[in-house]
Amino acid sequence: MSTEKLPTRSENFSEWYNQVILRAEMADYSPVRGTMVVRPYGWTLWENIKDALDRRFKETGHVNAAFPLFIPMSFLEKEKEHVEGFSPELAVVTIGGGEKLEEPLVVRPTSETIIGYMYSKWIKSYRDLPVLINQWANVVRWEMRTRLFLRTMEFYWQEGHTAHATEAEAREETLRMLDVYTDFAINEAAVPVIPGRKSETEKFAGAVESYTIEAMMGDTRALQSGTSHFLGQNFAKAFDIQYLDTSNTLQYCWTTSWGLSTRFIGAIIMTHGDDQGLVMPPRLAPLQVVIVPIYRSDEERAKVMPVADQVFQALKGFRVKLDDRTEVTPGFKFNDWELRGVPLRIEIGPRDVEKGVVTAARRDIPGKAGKTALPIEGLAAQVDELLKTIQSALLERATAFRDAHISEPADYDGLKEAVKDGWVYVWWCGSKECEAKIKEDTRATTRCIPMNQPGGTGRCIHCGGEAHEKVYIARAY
RNA sequence: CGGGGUGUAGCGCAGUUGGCAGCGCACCGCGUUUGGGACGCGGGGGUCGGCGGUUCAAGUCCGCCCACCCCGACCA
Repeated sequence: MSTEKLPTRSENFSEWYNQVILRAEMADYSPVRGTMVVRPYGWTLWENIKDALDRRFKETGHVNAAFPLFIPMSFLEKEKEHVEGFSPELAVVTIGGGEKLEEPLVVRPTSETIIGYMYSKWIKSYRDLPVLINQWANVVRWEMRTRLFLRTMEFYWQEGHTAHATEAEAREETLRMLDVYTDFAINEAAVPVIPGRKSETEKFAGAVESYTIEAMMGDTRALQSGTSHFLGQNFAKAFDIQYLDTSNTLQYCWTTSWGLSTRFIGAIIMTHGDDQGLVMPPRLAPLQVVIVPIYRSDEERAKVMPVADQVFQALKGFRVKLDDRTEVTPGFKFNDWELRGVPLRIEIGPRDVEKGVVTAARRDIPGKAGKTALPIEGLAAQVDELLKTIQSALLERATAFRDAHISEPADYDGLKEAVKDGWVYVWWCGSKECEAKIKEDTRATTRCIPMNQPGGTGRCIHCGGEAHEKVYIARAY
């Protein structure tokens, strides 16, 4: 690890972001441009994200399966909008075993097509529905500009694919999974997100409606952090996913898909991180507690270490580590674990041992202000309490930051000014022209039309025409 | 693809007029240290991005190529 100070977020946010990932050993660049290695510390965070989501998927009746990486090129071409949307970013295999292939194979950029093909084989009757399958997988999109976690050519995600008998049921599923993502983001990651519908131009290639959870990063830019799509009968028609209903009539299914990727790790980093480094939400943190013993002499060491061990044993119910390295000083360890964002640090020195306490240092409150002495007696319960406090403090802080950077400008000039450093929440007539002009003028895009609408009508922020919905507009990643 | 930049030890860099390839950090060993990024001594580590040319001699000069980074049009 480098001993140099991180760049601060205010002086260079994107450099801060890169540095913090590399130094905290979340990920590293790999030899192929645009791809990354997710290192154990980053992957553990992903595993915790997976567990929290997977539990929710199971609770809502879904099962996991695995579909192949390779997809026949012709499959992509079956859905017109889908292929148009994805063809510029496809990786295609044309040679296998030294022979030119009869038909090129696409490395999946997403799996609607191959899953649609399989569903058409499996679904015969209304009795087979609904089909509620999720897969945890990697996908490949040939991106031009890449960033660690936010946009890499290969990334890891989950993609849920469901098929239903009725439109209402499929729409309900789409929104249910949007709720699952919202609940996960807020209650597990402490990332306050705004659920909403994507505009026509921003929606998924092949979807009827796309929904998103949008989060505000520490530089006020927006990050699409998860998506849920109502696919209508588009893929059902392209892949002949049909069933016989109760009156023996052949019907097309209604399908959905929904995904959340390793990009979410970027959301956690950029939502909670500070100038010392990462700040992990306790519920997802790879390490929740780190214990740092402090001693000067062998005698002190002999007094401190048994207590440190005892505390370590007492906290086994948490994701805990005893940092007993002898080659670095406690001061170094403090900085090291702060960089890695461990929510709670427990310092144990001779003075603490003397008094039968440990010193707990909260990651979310730097320096002396975040330190308190905790009696060793009943420590686990207090640690549990502190971690919960930190979890909710992170959510509160991020929510306050977000709300402080959302404004409702009265006119178009006000919008142009406001999107330089925040989001705007404004009436929009819904026209592509207004949306395009705003993007051209400001580089900001419509992020989502939130589910919670104020009701009534207003005047479009751009053209002044009648508007029925309000929209968030912001510069986005 | 357009514009700008950089390639020398794992990382960050220096290398003058062409003349023994260096510094800091990291790494290894020994000792002293340890409540907010310790220090001393000793050590290991190089196809100077690649190919070609000029020259007695090229990291340095010339040509071509390659890779990566940053800024713009597409994207979870």
